Amino acid sequence: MTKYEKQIYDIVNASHEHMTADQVYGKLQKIYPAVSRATVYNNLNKLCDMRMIRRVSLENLPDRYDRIEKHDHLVCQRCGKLSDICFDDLTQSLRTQFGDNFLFYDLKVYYICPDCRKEQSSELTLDHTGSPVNL
Amino acid sequence: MTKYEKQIYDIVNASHEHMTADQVYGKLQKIYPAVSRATVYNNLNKLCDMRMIRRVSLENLPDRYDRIEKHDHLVCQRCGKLSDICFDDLTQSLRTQFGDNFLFYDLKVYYICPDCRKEQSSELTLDHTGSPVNL
DNA sequence: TTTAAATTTAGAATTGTTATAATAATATTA
DNA sequence: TAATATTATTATAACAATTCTAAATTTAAA
Repeated sequence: MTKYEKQIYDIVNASHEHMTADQVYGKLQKIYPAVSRATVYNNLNKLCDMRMIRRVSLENLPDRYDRIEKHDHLVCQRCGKLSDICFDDLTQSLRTQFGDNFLFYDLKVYYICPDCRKEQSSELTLDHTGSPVNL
Repeated sequence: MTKYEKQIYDIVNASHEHMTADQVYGKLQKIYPAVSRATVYNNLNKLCDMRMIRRVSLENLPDRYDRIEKHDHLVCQRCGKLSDICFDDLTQSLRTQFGDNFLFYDLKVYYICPDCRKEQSSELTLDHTGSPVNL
């Protein structure tokens, strides 16, 4: 394990904030100011391949990286904010249904986060053309 | 509803193949050869905003578009192939846990599809650098 | 040590998507 | 119906995230 690989692994695991590649790059720069972006992507990919970290992809947003420990995600439909939740483990049930082919699953629960709920009462949510949308 | 909007809606709904914007564009061109890519994106976004179709985002792959009817997805970890499945409906349970804040959920079950399983017995799975990976 | 292998770098290239501004089509009003 | 406003479409530029490339550097092996 190279120093970058180790450091990136630690950064992703230390923060429960589901960091983007760019945010990881930012943190890594504080330790190794000369590090290149490519190194961040290379190592994030490597760590994902090795199943040491986990990639979380969200619609229209850059990928995020997360510790591997099993947990589910709560996603705000309005601002995209991500939080961890632990819902019932479906593994047993899925394994029964899909047998050995089953690898793992990804459960995302969409909601409106408290902050967005507040704003919503005054402001309207706008769609991609700027027209109001009913949630 | 414009002719394009209607046609795109029909294309997405007719196929259970989870088409990319590009594939929708391809199909639409057969009917309206002069159509522009922007029209496809505009209308796909519009239909998503209106909740008439659903966007499915997958790691490292272009977004796909799908009929809205509730169902889950089986994703091949190796080739990314997507198929529909119907797992137990978690809505009740999630609503109990998250109350009115809950909107909807997205469940992806990762596995190795039959085709990839075959290849795997001979060939090795390669990671992003071309090195073999243990699944 | 010389050689080979792996890692990092900087920046160009690629991909999927969105923004823009002009044009065309459609709807609304007088 | 003509004049006007609204909306949709087009072509293309811009963009952001990520990957690719080829050279340089580091690490490991012989």
